[in-house]
Amino acid sequence: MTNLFIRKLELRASLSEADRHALEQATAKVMQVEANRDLIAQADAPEHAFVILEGFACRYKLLPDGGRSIVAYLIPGDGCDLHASILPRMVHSIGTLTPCLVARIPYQTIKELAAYHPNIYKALWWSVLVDEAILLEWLVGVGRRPADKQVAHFLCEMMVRLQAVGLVAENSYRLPITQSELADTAGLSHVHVNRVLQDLRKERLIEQKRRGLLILDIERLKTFAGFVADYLHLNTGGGHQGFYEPLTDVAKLQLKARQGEQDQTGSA
Amino acid sequence: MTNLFIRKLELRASLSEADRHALEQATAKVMQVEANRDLIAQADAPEHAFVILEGFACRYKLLPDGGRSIVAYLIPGDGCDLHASILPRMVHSIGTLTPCLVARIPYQTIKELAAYHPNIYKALWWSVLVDEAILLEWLVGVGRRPADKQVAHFLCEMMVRLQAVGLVAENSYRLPITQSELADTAGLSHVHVNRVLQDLRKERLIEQKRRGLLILDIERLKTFAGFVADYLHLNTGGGHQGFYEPLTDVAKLQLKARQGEQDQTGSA
DNA sequence: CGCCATCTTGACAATAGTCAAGTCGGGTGG
DNA sequence: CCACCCGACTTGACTATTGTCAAGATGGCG
Repeated sequence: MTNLFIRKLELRASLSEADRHALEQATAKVMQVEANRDLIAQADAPEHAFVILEGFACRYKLLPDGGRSIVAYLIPGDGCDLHASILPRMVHSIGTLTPCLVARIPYQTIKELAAYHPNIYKALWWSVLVDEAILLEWLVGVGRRPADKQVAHFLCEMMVRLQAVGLVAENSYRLPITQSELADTAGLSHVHVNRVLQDLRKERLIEQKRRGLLILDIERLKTFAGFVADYLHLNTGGGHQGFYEPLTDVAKLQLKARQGEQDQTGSA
Repeated sequence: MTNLFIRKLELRASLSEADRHALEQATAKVMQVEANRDLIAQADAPEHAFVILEGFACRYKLLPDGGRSIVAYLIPGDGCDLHASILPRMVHSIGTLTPCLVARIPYQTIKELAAYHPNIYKALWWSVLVDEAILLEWLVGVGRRPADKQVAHFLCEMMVRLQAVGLVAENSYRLPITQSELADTAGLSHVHVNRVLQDLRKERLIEQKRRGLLILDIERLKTFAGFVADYLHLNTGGGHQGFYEPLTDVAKLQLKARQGEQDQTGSA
């Protein structure tokens, strides 16, 4: 079974056998991390990129009042801040929510993957943009949606994302997070989250059993939340259509540029 | 006087004379756009990249209820979605808030700039990451900060950003947006924004006069808002320090990769 | 001079937060 | 094997912030 990181990238660009092999090599060095550990801490200069192979993690910011705000979820197959090394230090942290199996990848390897494998580079860019789109959707949601719809929207989003990596069966998925964590995500108090979840259960939209979540009526839940999956860019064909592929082009142009230099200097 | 796009990029990477020349060429084709016009509309397949040379624009999302949520401000010197072409369609719009002078750049040109000018590529990446950092900060703010601090925080952020491109004089800057737009930004009702601004004036933190904003006590305002400018990555040295420069490296590696291919095929 | 967008005000309602006191349930150690 | 413990969840009463509605003031611009 291929790992979920590769599976996820294949949704965004078609990968060759060589691409896949390179990715397998890059993610071969895995480590087990317990729950509630920081992979990268705020104000660090990041040293490694990480890919989550199993478990849930999140990007979060610590607040002046001691609380925390969760700004993104990392699910199996997600890389975290693969590109973070461009900025000198982190302004947020990455922490595990559950025990995780993660691959630690030196930035050097990321660079090499990007350089030798245009398809991988393209898939990574795609991921960055989708992450940003999710952020936008959250920003809109936190500001404008009432608490119940906001929570429902989040549940829909997680379902679609988990579905894309095969972690949803029969409208049901494990959501191994506490109500407090959900509160830190939605910008609500944990008390209010509790009440909202009760309402969703009463409406027979969801069912909960020990960290598992059962979606009883996904269509009704999506309607209720006003959820439209566009922004996740999952069903738009990924790398399998003929749309613009800037990174491949950039690679070609960079080659041409360097060749031009060489012609002038006449070296080898 | 160099244009502000170049000035802004120079904060992020040191540019050579050739880099600057290429950027000047790329942004030579300018157009005047009136206020409240879309540069790119939601659901479009983007066709051109834009750079704002004068005026204010924003990224916004239309809401199901007909309202809109402003998720980012574009100030002079900012590019908008220079990389948007990777995703097949926009999930948000770009619109002007004031009359703007914009440069329209074909994606092809962006690709060429990125390919032939590693420093420019690096600066563009830097911009993408800073934009994302701003988004994170907003997400936290909308969720957790009370309305008055949220508005104050926004005013601090705009001041620092405008300062970086020389548009702040004597703690004073023009903020040419309506209270309704500010409300769409902060996720508040326009009525409440009005009251919050009145409070800030009563506290003698700011003064307003026809679309101009005067910061009376920037230190007190920052303290009040809990504003810390880290996340804008403005004073961290930009391209003038010896930290990691992945894009330059990627260019080099890509060259090596292609040369390897050529060696094998033996083609000229 | 008058129009229209913008801003302002007041009264009231609704959403969500806070505080404080339980309950529940799984895991640990005796 | 059972009791206890602790984190997670639940509940109720009360408060605070913010939204909504509706009406009116202001002020630049034609």
